[in-house]
Amino acid sequence: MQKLTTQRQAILDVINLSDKHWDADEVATALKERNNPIGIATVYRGLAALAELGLIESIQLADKKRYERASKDHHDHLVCQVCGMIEEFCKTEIERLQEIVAREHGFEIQDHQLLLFGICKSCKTGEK
Amino acid sequence: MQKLTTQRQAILDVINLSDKHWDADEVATALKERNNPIGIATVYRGLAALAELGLIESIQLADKKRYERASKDHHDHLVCQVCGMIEEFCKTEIERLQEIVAREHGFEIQDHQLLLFGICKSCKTGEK
DNA sequence: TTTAATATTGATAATGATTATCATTTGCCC
DNA sequence: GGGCAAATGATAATCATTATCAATATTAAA
Ligand SMILES: [Mn+2]
Ligand SMILES: [Mn+2]
Ligand SMILES: [Zn+2]
Ligand SMILES: [Zn+2]
Repeated sequence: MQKLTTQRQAILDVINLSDKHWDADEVATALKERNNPIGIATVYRGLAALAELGLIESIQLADKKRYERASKDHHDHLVCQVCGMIEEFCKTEIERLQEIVAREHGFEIQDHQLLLFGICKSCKTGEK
Repeated sequence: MQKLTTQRQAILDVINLSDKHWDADEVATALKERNNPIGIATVYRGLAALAELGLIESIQLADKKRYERASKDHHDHLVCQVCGMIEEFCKTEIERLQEIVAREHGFEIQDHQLLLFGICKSCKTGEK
């Protein structure tokens, strides 16, 4: 159903080369800098297709969607309200409790997103 | 700093009269039906002001922000991908674990949001 | 009270991320 | 080597939200 075209492969390569959480525009810019410009609409569609294929992961922030490598263990995110930094954490026990909640409600979980908003360590201490 | 004007009081009244999770447009429509139309920009500003004052709560969904009464215990949400229904749940243990995660990262939590996406009970069973 | 500073309102324009359109191109099956 | 379905890319459209700004309302001084 979803094909891994040349453009989509290029998008995937960009995302795989770092641990960043990319938005569509950042991906398009990175592609341009690699002398492989891809239309912004194609970037949006490519990101959606790659996520669909499970080759990348996405998180939905208030303003925009961000994508990251799928080759990491499942994790959730800490978002610094000061500098925008996105940190990651794993808490298996939380995941387990989510399943229990779902069972209690007769709800079938397909996906979830836990965001912790606040102030990161470096913004709280000496700054920078 | 934020004042509870007549308009904001009217917005608050609308939200307080049900357990719904309201978006700005729904609030504006409800106000119109109550023969108390309020400019949409004022509704947006009023909702932000009321949330700032802690008189209502908000959740950020992918497409839009929704507001609800603050006179409920803290809870998180189950969102049905089929019918859009939003259910609520409380899991103190999850909240506790979030604090532990934050401590481990030297992160100061100001807010958080946990969304479980999937299929609700009624959509899974008999439907309707 | 009058006056002045300040905040709010509401109509409307602007913003910004994302999606829709549509003509063109590409990749495949026969 | 043509036919088809999917993908591309330029661009227009969408839609929630914010910005603008003139008109009001509120409050604090004088
Ligand atoms: Mn991540
Ligand atoms: Mn709720
Ligand atoms: Zn920070
Ligand atoms: Zn449902």
